[in-house]
Amino acid sequence: MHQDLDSRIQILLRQKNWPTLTKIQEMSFSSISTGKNTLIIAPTGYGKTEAAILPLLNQMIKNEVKPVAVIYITPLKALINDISLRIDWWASKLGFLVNRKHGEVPQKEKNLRLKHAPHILVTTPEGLEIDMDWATKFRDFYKNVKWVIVDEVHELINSKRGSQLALLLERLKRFSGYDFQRIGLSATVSSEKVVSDFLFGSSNRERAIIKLEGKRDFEIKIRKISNGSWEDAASSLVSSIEPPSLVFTNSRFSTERLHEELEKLGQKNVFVHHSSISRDIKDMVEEKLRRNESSAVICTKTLELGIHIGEIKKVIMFRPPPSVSSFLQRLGRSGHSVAGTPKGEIISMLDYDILESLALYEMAKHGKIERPLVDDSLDVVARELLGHLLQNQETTAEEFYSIVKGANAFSKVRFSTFLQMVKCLENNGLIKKEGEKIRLGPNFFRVWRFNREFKSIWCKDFSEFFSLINNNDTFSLRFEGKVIGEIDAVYVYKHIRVNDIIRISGRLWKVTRININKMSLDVIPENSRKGEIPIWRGENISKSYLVAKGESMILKRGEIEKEKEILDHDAYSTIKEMLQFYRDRDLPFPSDSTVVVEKRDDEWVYSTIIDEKIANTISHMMLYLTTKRYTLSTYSRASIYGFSIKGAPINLLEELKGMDDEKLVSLIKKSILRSSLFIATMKEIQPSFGKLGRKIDPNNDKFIVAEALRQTVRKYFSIKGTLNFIHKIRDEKTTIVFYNGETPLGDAVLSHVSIRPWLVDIVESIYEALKGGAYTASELSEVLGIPLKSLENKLKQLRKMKDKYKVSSFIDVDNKEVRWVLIEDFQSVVNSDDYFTSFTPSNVDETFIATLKSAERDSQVELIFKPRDVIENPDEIRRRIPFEDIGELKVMDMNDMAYSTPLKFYGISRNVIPYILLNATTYIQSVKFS
DNA sequence: GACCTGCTGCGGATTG
Repeated sequence: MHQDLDSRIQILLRQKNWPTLTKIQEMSFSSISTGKNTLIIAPTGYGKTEAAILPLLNQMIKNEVKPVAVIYITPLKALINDISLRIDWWASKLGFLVNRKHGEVPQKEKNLRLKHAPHILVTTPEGLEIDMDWATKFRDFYKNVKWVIVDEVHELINSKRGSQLALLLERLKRFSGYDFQRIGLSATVSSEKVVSDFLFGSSNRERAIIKLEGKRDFEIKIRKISNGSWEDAASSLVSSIEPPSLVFTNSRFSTERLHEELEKLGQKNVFVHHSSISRDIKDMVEEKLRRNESSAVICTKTLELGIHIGEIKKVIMFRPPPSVSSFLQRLGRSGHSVAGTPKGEIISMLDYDILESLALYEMAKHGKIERPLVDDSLDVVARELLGHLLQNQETTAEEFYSIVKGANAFSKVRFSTFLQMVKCLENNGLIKKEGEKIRLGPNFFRVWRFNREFKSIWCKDFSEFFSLINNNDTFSLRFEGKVIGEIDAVYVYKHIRVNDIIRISGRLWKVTRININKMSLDVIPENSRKGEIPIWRGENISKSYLVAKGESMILKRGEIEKEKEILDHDAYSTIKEMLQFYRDRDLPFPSDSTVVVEKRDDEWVYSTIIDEKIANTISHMMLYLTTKRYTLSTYSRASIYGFSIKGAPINLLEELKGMDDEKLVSLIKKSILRSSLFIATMKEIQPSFGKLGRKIDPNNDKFIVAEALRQTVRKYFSIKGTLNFIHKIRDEKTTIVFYNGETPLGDAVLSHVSIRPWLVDIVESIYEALKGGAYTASELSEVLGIPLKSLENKLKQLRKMKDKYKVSSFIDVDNKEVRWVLIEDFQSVVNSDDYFTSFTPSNVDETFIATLKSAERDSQVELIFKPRDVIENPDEIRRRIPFEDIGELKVMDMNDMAYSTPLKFYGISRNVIPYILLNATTYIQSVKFS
């Protein structure tokens, strides 16, 4: 028993039947009691909450405190409920009030806190945001804050939620005028310094890191399902389960699918837990676990962290988790008591699952874990500036910048960059400047609206202002106006194009139109399966660089004898055979310094073991080059097993090898700007800068584009890594081997989903292809590799454009074909040797009648003219048309009106009307005389 | 059908 503990707490410890404090509680006591900022690192279930709260209660007894003395931040609502009860057990007996705040706390309970302000408030980062920005009354209690505890720091540090919280703490410090003590609770992390810098920010207090030493041991077994079917997977699970077990999968779908098969096998007391399951049922399942009434729960990441779920006997991972930290977190859900050894099993479905499992094992055994990547997104800064203005009505750039710099996450943001951001917010009306003062602008409440019913792309619900979690946008699929399903927006951007056939709600559908602004896909029923594209098939959650590193190590070593004991017979022999495949053919094993190249039909496959971000970068570069030069009907792939490109006639890796760095970097940037990942990031950050629903103007919105590019690169690409990879090839430190056949790791590359060129490419490519000439749709279709029908549709759309992409068609009289031309090139085509005969009527004195309809208004005009009039005075013809854009033009022969059908043209600008009239008359006469 | 997380305060009127 700690001698510094107040006697009343000692009594409570006895009541709780705790003979001693746990080791971690003992270790952190003095550091916290002496006012140091303290980071406590220990796995879940070691009493970290009490380690932080007991010394604080002890202080609170000794020194008088006013509410709110302690803010306890934790990322999950379920944890808030759990923790506030746990804290209340102690606090209520010592005369302190505890209150919780999150979106689902009943209004009644929330209202209490104004009358009886709590000494300890438990909430989420968003809850703190709301109070700081919007709780005009309650906020005053925050002036008394002495301590802030941040739970599950490891969960927050990599995300926008984390940097949001870091800024909030700096704002709180400024508001309260007191350097409150910060206490962080975290699971094992790779860099304690990064985590503590992140959390402690501008605080001047001494700092301490309290870590439970000694790596926890674990037991792991890697198994392989014999034939890879779901039935097989389920029966394999049956033999693995030791009640109660947790079965982690990587998708909700797998969770349900396994459950279904287990039920068929007559398994009782098996439950499912994932984000699409209602809170009530999830509560019930968790309760069953605690009461030891379930034999197994099949779950996704939802049960990776969170409330206490009782003693788990064994953790089974159905297919390997994507990272070492996730692996350890899942494993740590078993053997919870301090003495217990976590016991786990990974079930492999595909051959490379075994390799991944081995890599996770190796990395974890060596104490390796992913390094945190602290978020520094400027949309977070923008959001906090707006929150700060809600709170204070006004600020200055200098004042808020000094708050931003206090947060370690943003310590590298330059003042000039910050000012650009301020300018951007001002341009979009979210803020306005009056001299040096910054205030909220006229658009703020237009963007964030109070009316819940009023939904549109032009505004967001006010409640969303407080959260930086990106809602997963979805596209709705519509058939005859009715919604028949939903698809994740990112998936649409990345993989779905017009004319694709997809399967949803048990039927096949063909996509006829993609409407980006309305976020909808028009579809029609389809019977043929030809070209069906998979939706979410294949595991594409991005894999950690440590998995690649581990695999590379294993493959370089080329043997797995040391790991034999953790592999079951099938898993062991599968890897043995895989290695033997390469040996038999005198091929090196793919690794971080070996690339095996093979050609599968017209797809180049490069297998190597590589950081996924590098693979993604190269794959996007190849996609860019291929669409630019060869064909739009192409795709690429990227994974830790390498990359591939379809439809390139030459080996593009050779070409990349020959480029200098400057050219490479510029190519990388262009490729990323064209990627769907960039589009998705733009969509995510636009609201924070007040740019909703409006078209992005690359000149005016430079700041947003640059920021989106920066964030996209950080998250999905690697410029430095890619340059290194290419240098190593150039310097022959990486071996490249060609193989005429199919390799196992080539198969691994091909089993990952394809990345397709983004839509904007089509418009750009048509422009590039048309430039300076006139072509028929089928010629263009062949050159661009776009199906004729979709190309024609696209050309018809382009007729209506107003910018440089506007096209027009005319009749090639000699060949009786329709040719397409850019409006900007029209005149030069008319005057060219190739086509002037199409604009030269044989009889210039014949009379014609033209009917023109406006493209915009309900207005039309008739012209009676002779070709001679047009040739001699084209401006007079133009003058007689009272509108700029002509939607439809009909031309008829005055002498032959009863018999001929009018010749029609669409989407023409007034400027080129004289040429079209000449073309029409030339054609009519040529038909008449032939 | 790739994963997870969160989301208006205050006060006044009305009702039992």
